[in-house]
Amino acid sequence: MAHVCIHWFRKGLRLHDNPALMSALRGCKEIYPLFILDPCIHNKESMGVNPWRFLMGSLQDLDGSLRKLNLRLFVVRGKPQDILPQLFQKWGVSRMTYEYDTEHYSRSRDLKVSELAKEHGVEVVYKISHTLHDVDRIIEENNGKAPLTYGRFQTVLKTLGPPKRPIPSPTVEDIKDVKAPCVESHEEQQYGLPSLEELGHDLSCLQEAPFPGGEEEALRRLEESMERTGWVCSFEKPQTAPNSLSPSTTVLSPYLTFGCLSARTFWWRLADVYQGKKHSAPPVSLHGQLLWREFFYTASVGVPNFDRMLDNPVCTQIDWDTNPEYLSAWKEARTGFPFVDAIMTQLRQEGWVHHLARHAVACFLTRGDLWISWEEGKKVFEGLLLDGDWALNAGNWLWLSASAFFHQYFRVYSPIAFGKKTDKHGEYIKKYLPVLKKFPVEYIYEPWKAPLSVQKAAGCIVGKDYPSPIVVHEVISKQNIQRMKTSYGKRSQGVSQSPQPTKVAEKRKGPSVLDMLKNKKKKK
DNA sequence: TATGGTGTTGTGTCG
DNA sequence: ACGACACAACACCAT
Repeated sequence: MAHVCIHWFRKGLRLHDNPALMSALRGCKEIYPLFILDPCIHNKESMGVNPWRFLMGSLQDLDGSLRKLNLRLFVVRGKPQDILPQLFQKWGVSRMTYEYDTEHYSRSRDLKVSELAKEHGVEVVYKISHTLHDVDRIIEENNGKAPLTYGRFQTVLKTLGPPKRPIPSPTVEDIKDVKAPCVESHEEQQYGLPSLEELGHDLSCLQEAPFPGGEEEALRRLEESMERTGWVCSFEKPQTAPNSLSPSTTVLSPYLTFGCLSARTFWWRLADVYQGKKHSAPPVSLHGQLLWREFFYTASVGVPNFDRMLDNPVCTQIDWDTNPEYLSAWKEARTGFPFVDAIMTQLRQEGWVHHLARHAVACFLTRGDLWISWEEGKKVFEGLLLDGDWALNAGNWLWLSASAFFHQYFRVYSPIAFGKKTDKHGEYIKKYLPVLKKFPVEYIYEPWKAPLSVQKAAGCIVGKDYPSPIVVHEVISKQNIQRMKTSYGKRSQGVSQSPQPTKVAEKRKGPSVLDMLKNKKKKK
């Protein structure tokens, strides 16, 4: 029996390495490639103009690639649990496929939708292809808990072997028996692509996108990076500059977030480049970066309430301040610290900043200077970043605020010194904060220290044309280290008093490969 | 159960 | 230019 099938695109906005799409095409007589604009995700508040534009571009590219196969993308608007049952009926659907998504929201949504599909006699098939591995298996192999250190994570990964090889894109041959429905009245039936204006963003401040969305651009960008074999083999993340004028890293993260690029395609492409050459290794290598992604994905699945402080068993409980003035100043790039403000400006304009730049501003907002909860910072990043991946964003905020994973809270980034290491002359600051363009080099990181005559000559008076610093970093950061110490003190008391997390972790049935290795060692 | 080594990416100072 | 060290001392993991 041939199927009428919906392939539901959510992430995974690509044709290459898309096993769910492939299984949609198998034994299929009619296919509806579908994207749902979900008001819970795609709204003005949680999605800023840049990520929205990236999504638009990705959908456009996807539709273009589908057209080459004589198919079209169907875009509909509404809650999936309302929309899908209607479509099941309207189109006479017998099968639905999608890529597995580990995010909390997605999992509960998919659970609901699967129930509805069952009621409508629709078979649901999903495949894992957003992550390198099945993260539930990683947790299982680690006795039901997510590894909390990278080292431990790597040990567990070794028992799983390399990720699966990516599969190729479907070809005309793969769809020769598949009928493309409703091609003619596509726009009239309101299945057309959304417009940039649809969310009601202000588009006037929009510059040309430095990182346009889409699978084609993702694969082009991948190849562009992989051509530099020497650079790829010697890549060490901590050695790359956060404030270079053009990115010092691949900027493939947005394409991974939306699934325009398959992580497994990237991983195996790197393995090709490494082949037979001396190369850097995790955690600092490019392979290592993909493993960090996997690490946080795993943690986000294994840790309850991963994206908040309360009832999060791995998160240090800290008495963060509520300070709307400080928060706005940080968000709107008016802290008075040029390095911080330049980063926040680039973030707003381009939707991407270097990982270490994120460190600097995240540390500044939380434990370093402003003592504002990492959850606030997380929300701001989510709206602005093209690669605002739920798991990675929450995980890195936990890390930077020394709430989980990272605990050396006395290592505080200086908003003055850190940037100087890789940009002595403050070129980066001058690019993103043109108001400071004429400031002499010796004051570019600390304009408030310049004598008034110098400020006048530079055409920029601190406190008038550019804000005065909102805190005295040298003083506040020392106080905050003490506050961290207090929070950590309470933490170690709390752990011994309160029982383990209420949720009982699912343990694997037999001994894990790790257990067996352990036993083997013991016998020796 | 105790203990010592380690941790992707700090700063500032000294030599 | 670069390494060593103090800062003050954490959590996690292997043994």
